Amino acid sequence: MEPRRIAHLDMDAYFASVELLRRPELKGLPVVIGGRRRGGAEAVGRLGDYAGRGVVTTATYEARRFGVRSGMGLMKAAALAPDALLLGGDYETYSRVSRTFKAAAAEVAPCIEDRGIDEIYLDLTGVEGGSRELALRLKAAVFDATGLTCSIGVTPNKLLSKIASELQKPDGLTILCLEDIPTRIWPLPCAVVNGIGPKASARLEGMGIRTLGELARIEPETLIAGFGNHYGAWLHEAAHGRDDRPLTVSREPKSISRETTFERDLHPKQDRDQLSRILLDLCERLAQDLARKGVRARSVGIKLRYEDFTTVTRDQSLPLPVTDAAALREAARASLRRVDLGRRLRLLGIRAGALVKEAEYRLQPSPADRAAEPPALFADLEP
DNA sequence: TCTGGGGTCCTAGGACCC
DNA sequence: TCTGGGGTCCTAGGACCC
Repeated sequence: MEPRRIAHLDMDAYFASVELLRRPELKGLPVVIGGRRRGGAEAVGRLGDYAGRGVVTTATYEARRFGVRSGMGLMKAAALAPDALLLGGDYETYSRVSRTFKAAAAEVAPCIEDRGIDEIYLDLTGVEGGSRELALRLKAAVFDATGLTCSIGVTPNKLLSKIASELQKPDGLTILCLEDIPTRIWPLPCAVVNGIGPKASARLEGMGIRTLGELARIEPETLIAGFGNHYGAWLHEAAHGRDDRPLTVSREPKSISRETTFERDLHPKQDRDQLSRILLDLCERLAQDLARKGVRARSVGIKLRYEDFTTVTRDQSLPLPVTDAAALREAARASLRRVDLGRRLRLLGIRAGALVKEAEYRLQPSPADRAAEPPALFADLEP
């Protein structure tokens, strides 16, 4: 059987690159996207003048030279690169451009898995043309449609392609086959694998395992003993570059949520009114999201983050699926009675889960929903 | 100088049922 | 007087990803 040909396409410094498209005069300068949008999309500030909460969403390669990274707190980034330019994000534009580049890529290879706003996998297996030729066509199609560059990896599976697309950023192209694993993959740190995060790589380092080559030499039994059946066995497969997951070309959302971090920490008692307004606002936005997606929620959850960054969640299943803001708030209130409200909060969130399609719910509760309702106690005793 | 917002999947314990 | 085993649903937390 012929090996698969899977491409991973990753846009270069995506949000920052979109901004440079409409502000070409900023090209070549250190630019950081992040924080709250202040004064509209046109607002450009000096990173060193920023005060407040927030993280770096994207940094241009010029800003990365100062050590600025995605996910880094803005205050820390400001200390590293005070003269970098700071822009608030314009997510509507990023979404629109995202749809444009995905449509352009689909013209070259139609089987696509969406991996968020700036990444896709493509299955090139049945597509006419060599891997390099197809990858170059993808890059040209994306550039013609958007003016943006991307980096592509082509290998026999998703796991390797994801790693490969990172190897020559920006504007990169890397094609690997299974024979390349010892020379190209094994020297890399374990954390390049999608699924090996900070915790797992720290534990691996504690075992003296830093590279994928070192991981590949460990007996699977050892990894299973240390990391559990599922994850341990997977670590072994990943280190050997084995991955037979198909592309997921469409999926239904499992949950929808809204959350917000406050400018300053708020106390549930002293700042009760402000928190109530914030909760109501989150519920209204979540209700709009549910309506837009045409779904109802059979479970509603809240999320609280305290000033010390500890996070708690409380979930509640509902007898009947809900959509409106009032019902969401009612469910949220019930859950709030089950958490500690004696400490300051930095974040409040609300989540809709166990989603039911509006069309399938119709006007009547389904038999399953009726069965879920508790039986009326003593109903038989009524006269 | 503390750490956004939107998701997915996994684990583990308890309730409940057969 | 002490009690099996399996399945499913619910809940909370945590790791991870973009």
